[in-house]
Amino acid sequence: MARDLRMSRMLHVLIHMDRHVGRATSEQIAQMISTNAVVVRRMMAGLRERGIVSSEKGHGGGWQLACPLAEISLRDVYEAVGHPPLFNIGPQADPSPCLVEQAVDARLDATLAEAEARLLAQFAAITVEEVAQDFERRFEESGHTVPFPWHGATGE
Amino acid sequence: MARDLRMSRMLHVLIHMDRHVGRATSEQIAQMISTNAVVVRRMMAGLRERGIVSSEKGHGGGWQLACPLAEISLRDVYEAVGHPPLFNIGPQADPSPCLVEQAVDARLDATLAEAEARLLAQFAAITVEEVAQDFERRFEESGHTVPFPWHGATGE
DNA sequence: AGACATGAAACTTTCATTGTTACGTGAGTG
DNA sequence: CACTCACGTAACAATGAAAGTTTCATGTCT
Repeated sequence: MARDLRMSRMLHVLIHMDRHVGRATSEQIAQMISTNAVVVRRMMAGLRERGIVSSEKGHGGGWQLACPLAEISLRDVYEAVGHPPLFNIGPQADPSPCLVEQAVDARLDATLAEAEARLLAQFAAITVEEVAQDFERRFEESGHTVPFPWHGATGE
Repeated sequence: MARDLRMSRMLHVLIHMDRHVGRATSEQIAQMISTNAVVVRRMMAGLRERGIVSSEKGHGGGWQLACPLAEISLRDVYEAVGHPPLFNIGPQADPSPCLVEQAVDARLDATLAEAEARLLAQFAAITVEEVAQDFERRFEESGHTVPFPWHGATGE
């Protein structure tokens, strides 16, 4: 697998839950994003800890949104999935005794840290509700083709 | 391996070549950055294509800087090592038929593309010479401890 | 009691980078 | 000319992180 997909997948799920399915089991969510129920639980656990969703066991249980999409930022979701490393490039983690390498690493780290701060600020400024509205715009413009083509969808 | 180290390692090498060793073989460079000569050739090949270094075969051959550090930007080095993906997060590569996922992916891609453009502009604004001067500052401040502690260094 | 659904641990699979081995080619030396 | 040095390149192995999978425990509703 190339990139960390958790943030993207969780955004996808949150919007479906708000707009289409309401409560959903891990199994149903797994079908939405073409994966396994255990993978879904792993990712959703982080969202639950942050109060974004809640879960209930047993018959009729499953996952449910715990707050409006307008109150969830992309940054919240990023943090909730475990704030994975943003960058694929950079110096090695452990410090070197070589002063040249120290200078290179410090410059690179500083530049990446600045870029990371700006990107996280961008994420903080975008709510999941905005992205949901992006979807609705696309839905209108597409002439109302079926917008969520997974099998056995509750909402269609 | 976690992150792509090529850019960091090549910067390290370029500064050593300019300040300390002049010409160096792949084997010597490999010792500087604690790796294998073949790995060095793989990375240096990209720099040679961009005119940053030149190589010569045979007896007395090796690698040599082909232009002053002041004329090489961090972006040049980034491109030279094959412009690896900058980010570790993001949507999956192949497009989805789901309009929700399309909206999420588009937002994420746009945000990341903007961050990428800014970061590359930052890289373009920093020359390797500047980083070399960072090193020299560290060298002065450290009271002239040995700055490049690899074994069998030509310059020490 | 039985079915359903989350919680969590352990293991496997997959993919990209890095590391390694092996062989070919060109350049200088004796 | 034979030899050594050093790059050029292909092929393969090792490594590490995310994702996928299996399995069992716990809780809840009928």
